[in-house]
Amino acid sequence: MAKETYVPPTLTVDSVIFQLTNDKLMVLLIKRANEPFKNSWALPGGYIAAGETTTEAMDRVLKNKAGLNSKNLGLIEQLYTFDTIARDPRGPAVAVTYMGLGRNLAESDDKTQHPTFFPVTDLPKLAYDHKDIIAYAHERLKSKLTYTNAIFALLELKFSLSELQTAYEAVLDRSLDKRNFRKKFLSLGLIQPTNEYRQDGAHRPARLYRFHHPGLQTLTRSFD
Amino acid sequence: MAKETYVPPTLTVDSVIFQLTNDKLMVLLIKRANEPFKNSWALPGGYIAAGETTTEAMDRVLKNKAGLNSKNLGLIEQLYTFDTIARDPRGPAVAVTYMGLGRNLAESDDKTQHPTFFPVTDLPKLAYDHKDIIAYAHERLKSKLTYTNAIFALLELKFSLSELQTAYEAVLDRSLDKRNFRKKFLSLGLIQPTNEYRQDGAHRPARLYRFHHPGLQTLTRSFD
DNA sequence: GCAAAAGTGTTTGGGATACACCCATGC
DNA sequence: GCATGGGTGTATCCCAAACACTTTTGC
Repeated sequence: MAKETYVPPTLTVDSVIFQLTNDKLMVLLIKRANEPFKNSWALPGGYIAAGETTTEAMDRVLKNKAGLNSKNLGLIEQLYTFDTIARDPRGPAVAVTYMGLGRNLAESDDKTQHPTFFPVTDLPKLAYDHKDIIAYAHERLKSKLTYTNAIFALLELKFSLSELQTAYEAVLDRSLDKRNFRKKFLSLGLIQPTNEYRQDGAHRPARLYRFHHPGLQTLTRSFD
Repeated sequence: MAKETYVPPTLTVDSVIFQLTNDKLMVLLIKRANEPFKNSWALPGGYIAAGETTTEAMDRVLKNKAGLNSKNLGLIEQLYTFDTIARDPRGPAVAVTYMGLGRNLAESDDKTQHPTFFPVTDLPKLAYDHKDIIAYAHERLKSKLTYTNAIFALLELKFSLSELQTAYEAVLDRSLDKRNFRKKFLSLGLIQPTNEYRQDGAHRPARLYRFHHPGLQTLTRSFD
């Protein structure tokens, strides 16, 4: 195929940004300002331009559409590339999707896009097949928690064991046994106790822990 | 961004096709007929055109460059989408990669592309970053064998337990204990004995087994 | 003293691992 | 009868799962 006559398909990037708020897993959505699906909620996404990498496009789109700096994400992972014949009413396209995990991410006050975090268990009606993409991302995240320490990206640098467990429970959407959880997680040797405690109401203060090493690690024994 | 002025990046598809030959894991390569990397070995790949899905492009490229019909693959799985700034000397590009598994796939006698299966443990010098892509695919396949029945795509419909074990050993690149392997695999309840035996030399004939259900299944307990 | 979350051990069952010999066949 | 791969069982260890009470604090 000669370079001169080659026309590539439309290429887009969509991001599934998760964070925890009030012990619930939330996902970032924006309100579409333009057709198609004008005024529907959707994942932040946009075109990838020539000369741009997919991650550069993701950064740009997150900044422009949601006021979010990707430097504030603790972990970014590519999810899947969807063939989107009939997905975008404007015609066939290919969509590269990424998942981002963060903590204390702000909803910018963009009056056009209205970036807003919604609980994954209670989503509004979504544009395109974004509901499926979020479900796919959620499954990937659940799986990731069982064989890596990815949970760190959803937590503060220092955290109590109860916070850790609650984070797991929020993502996995089921309750875990406190004693077994602590025994198992501590035996993985990923976290260390600090000498700090957090006082947090009319009850015993919680010891704070931190991960030995920043960044993603694979677990020696798969969790759960 | 206005539709009229939008120019997407170059989009390509590359395929990592695996099969077993003589108890070794082999990968399909072609000899590049054109620059860049003319005369280097490379994964079969090519451009994705507007109006074409990534899987359609994969099918077309496999057919044209390696004479391979994707219907002969037992399993096809998307691997990853690579940002390829500086990967293709002709400029930035995005490459969608797929892994395909098959059995008794022929090397067509194309005198230009010379499609040939090489042992993954003994690859020639490769164009682009295709060596890394093959390594990535191999890791994904190893992992996939531990939590799915993906091995079926590398085997005949009926197979002996020794063939099954040898296939696992070829992909995982390590030896397994025969008694434990059989006990474990049979306990998964995925395969059933047939009444057929295969005579295959000066020794006891091997009973043949088959999977209960065609297609990919997730294991109830992860293997290995 | 009471409410509320933090913290802590033991028992049991199932599966992973390690390991060696007999069986059926061709020549 | 011997070489070749097919086929089989047991003992041990570790880990997952189940399960309830004491501690520390604020009010």
